[in-house]
Amino acid sequence: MSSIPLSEGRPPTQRIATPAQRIALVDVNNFYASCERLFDPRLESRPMVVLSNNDGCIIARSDEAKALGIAMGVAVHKVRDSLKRQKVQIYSSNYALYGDMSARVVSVLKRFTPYLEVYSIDESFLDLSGFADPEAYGHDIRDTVLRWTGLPVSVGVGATKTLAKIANRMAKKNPALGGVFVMPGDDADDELLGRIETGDVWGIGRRLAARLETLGIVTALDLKRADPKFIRARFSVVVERTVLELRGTPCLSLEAATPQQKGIMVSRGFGKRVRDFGHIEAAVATYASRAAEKLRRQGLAANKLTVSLRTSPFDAARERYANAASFVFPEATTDTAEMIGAAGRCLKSIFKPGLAYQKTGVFLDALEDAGHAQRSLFSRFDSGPGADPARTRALMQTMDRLNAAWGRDTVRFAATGLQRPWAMKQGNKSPCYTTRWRDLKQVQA
DNA sequence: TCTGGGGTCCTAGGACCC
DNA sequence: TCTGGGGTCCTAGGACCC
Repeated sequence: MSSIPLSEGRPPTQRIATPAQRIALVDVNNFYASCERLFDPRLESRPMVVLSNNDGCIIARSDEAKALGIAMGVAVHKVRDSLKRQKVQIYSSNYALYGDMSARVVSVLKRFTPYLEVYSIDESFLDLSGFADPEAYGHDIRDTVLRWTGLPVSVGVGATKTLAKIANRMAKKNPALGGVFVMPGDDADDELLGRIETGDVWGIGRRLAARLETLGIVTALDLKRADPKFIRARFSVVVERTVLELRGTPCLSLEAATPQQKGIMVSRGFGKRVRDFGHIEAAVATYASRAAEKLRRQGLAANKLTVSLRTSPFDAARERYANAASFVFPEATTDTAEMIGAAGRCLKSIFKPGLAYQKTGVFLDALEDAGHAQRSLFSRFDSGPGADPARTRALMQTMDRLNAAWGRDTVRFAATGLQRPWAMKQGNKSPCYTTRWRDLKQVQA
C-alpha cells in the first residue's frame, strides 16, 4: 500500500516513519449520463436521465436533470409527465458501453500511479503518498482524463479513504474548486466536517444515521469526536473504523490486487408480473447459464447454487411471498447443464402456484479456483482409470449404516451435502454426499 | 401497468466436538 | 444422566456500497 517498502526481517510490530498517507478518490461525474453524452453531442447541456434494466427507474442524471429536482432511483412511471414537460432526454442503459469507458479511464489513471484500486465502475482510489503537491497532481489527472476520454472526473484527496470520499464530494459540490479538493488534515478538517451529515459519510447509511442521531451524533464532526470504543460496543467494528478514518487513522487499506470474487449473481425483474411456472423456469435456466459463463470466465468453480423468487414488495394489495432454495453440488462445478438442473429443482421446491411473481435470480456461492477444485471422494472410483462403481456403492452404504446406527451425521457427510433448511422443508431425507478429504480421513479412522 | 442489478463485510446463534 | 467451558464451522440476516 505504501510506496515505501518494508525492509526484510524487520519485526512486524516495529513502526517505521512514513510520510502521511494521501489517498485520492477519482470518480467520473454522472458516469452513465456522461457516457451517453459522449456519443450524442446533442445532449450537451441538456437535462437527461439513464434508466435501469427494464426502463423501470432512473439510475443516472446529468447535472441539468439534477437541477430540475429529478430524484435518483425514482420509478419512471411516477415522473413520466414531468420529464416530458421539462423536455428531459431519456436513455436506456448500455452496460457494454459503460464497461468499455470505465476501462479507458482506468488505463489513463494507471499512468499516474501503479498503486491504484479500481473500486467500482466509475471510481478508483489512488495512493498519492509522498507526492509534493497533490492538488496540482489532481488537476493534472483531471485534465488528462478529460482530454483522453472525454469524461469529466472529480478528485478528492485525504489521509484516508473515508476522508478522500468527503473531499471528492466537496470537489463536486463547489464548481469554483475546479473539480479537485484536498482535505487540509487534522483539526483543520473540523469546520468542513461539521457541515456534513453522518448519513453522507461513506459507510453510514440510512439506518445507522438514524441510530446515531438518537445519541446526538448528527454531523461527521460529531462522529469524528465520538469515542471509538463506545461506538464499537454500541454499533460494530465497521462504524468504529469509520470514526478512526475520520480522524485520519487509516483502517481501510488500498487493495491494488483484485481479490477472487466470493459470489456471482444473475437476477432480473420481469417486465410485468408472471404467474406461469414455465416462464420462470426458462428465466432461471437462462440466468443459471449466464452465471456459469461468468464463473468460467474467472476461472472459478461453484460449490453451491441458490435460486430466489419473489412477488413484488410494492404490490400492497396482493399476497407477498419471497423464498430461496439452495443446492450444494457433490463437488465444485463449472458445468452449465448441472447448474440448470440444480436451479430447476430449487425453483420447483419454492414455486407456489397462483401468485404474481416479480423477480427471480440465481446466485453462485462458495466459489473456488477451478484448477484446484476439490476432487470428489468418490470420483476416482466413479470415473477415469480404475473406476470402481461397486466400491462407491459400498462406501455409501457404509456411511448410511453408520449414520443410521448413530442417529446423526456421524461422519458429517449426509447433512453437509444439502443445505439444511431446504432439506427439512422439502422432507428430503435422501443423503447427499459432500466428499472432502477431511471426511475421508474420518471414515478411515 | 410500471419500482436496478449487482456486490461486500460483520454478527449472532445453532450444531457439533473435546 | 447432568453439568460446563472452549473451540470450530456454518448459516441467516442485517447493514452498507455502487
